[in-house]
Amino acid sequence: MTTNNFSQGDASCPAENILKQLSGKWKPQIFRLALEGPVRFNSLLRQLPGSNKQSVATALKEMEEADILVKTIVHEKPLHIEYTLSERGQAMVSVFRSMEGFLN
Amino acid sequence: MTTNNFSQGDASCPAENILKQLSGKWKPQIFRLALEGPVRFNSLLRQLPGSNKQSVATALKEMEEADILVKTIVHEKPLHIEYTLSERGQAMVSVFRSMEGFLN
DNA sequence: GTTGGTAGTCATGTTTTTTTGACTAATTGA
DNA sequence: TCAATTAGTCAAAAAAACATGACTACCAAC
Repeated sequence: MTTNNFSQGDASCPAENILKQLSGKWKPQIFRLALEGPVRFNSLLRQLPGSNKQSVATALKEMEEADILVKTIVHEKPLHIEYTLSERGQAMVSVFRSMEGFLN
Repeated sequence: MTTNNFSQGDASCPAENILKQLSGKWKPQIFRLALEGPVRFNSLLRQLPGSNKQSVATALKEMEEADILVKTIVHEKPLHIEYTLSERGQAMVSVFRSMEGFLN
């Protein structure tokens, strides 16, 4: 059974849902960094100057709920948590690429 | 001389600018309606239940500043104003289309 | 000259988002 | 046991976005 359950509001406009899932402070940057490999909470805080725990935590949680990122507990030396792009997240790369033509 | 001057914040992330230009309440819907033809202020207010003058006015102004819509005064019977998708706006259709795969 | 349609602006208030700073809790190394 | 690193939570304040209602200004018809 592969029932998915990720909704984030239900606008009549399909684009609106995706826009909501991707916008919000720090989300695009987090997505971008996740593109290069798994990201971690404290590391993100250091890589995103001006960010803060609360906002990053919220962004990560919402992106996880929207099935963009997958949260994994890594049972290794300094036991930690990794966020990786989900399949859906990977597919969203095309959305980002379609935006890159528009320099302004 | 074709000097363009549309900036809306300057994030390092190119996608972030576009996201800012497209998100915000009513903007996706206005874009969608503009896709079918020129749109007008009062007509938008009627077509977007729950909207209000202020928000629609702001959305139109920002979308104009972002060179998504073009404002035109139509010197006709009941002298009015039309907002049409600019070339840049038309090109952005691809961004919207790339989002349509993601039903949730 | 008053009504009705066009397209707004302005000041204010409410609601949502984002930031700040303190605090928690588990694990690891000295 | 103490200190540091991990990854957060929580309450409150500040900032940004959005909504409300009154008001403006232009044009045309009556």
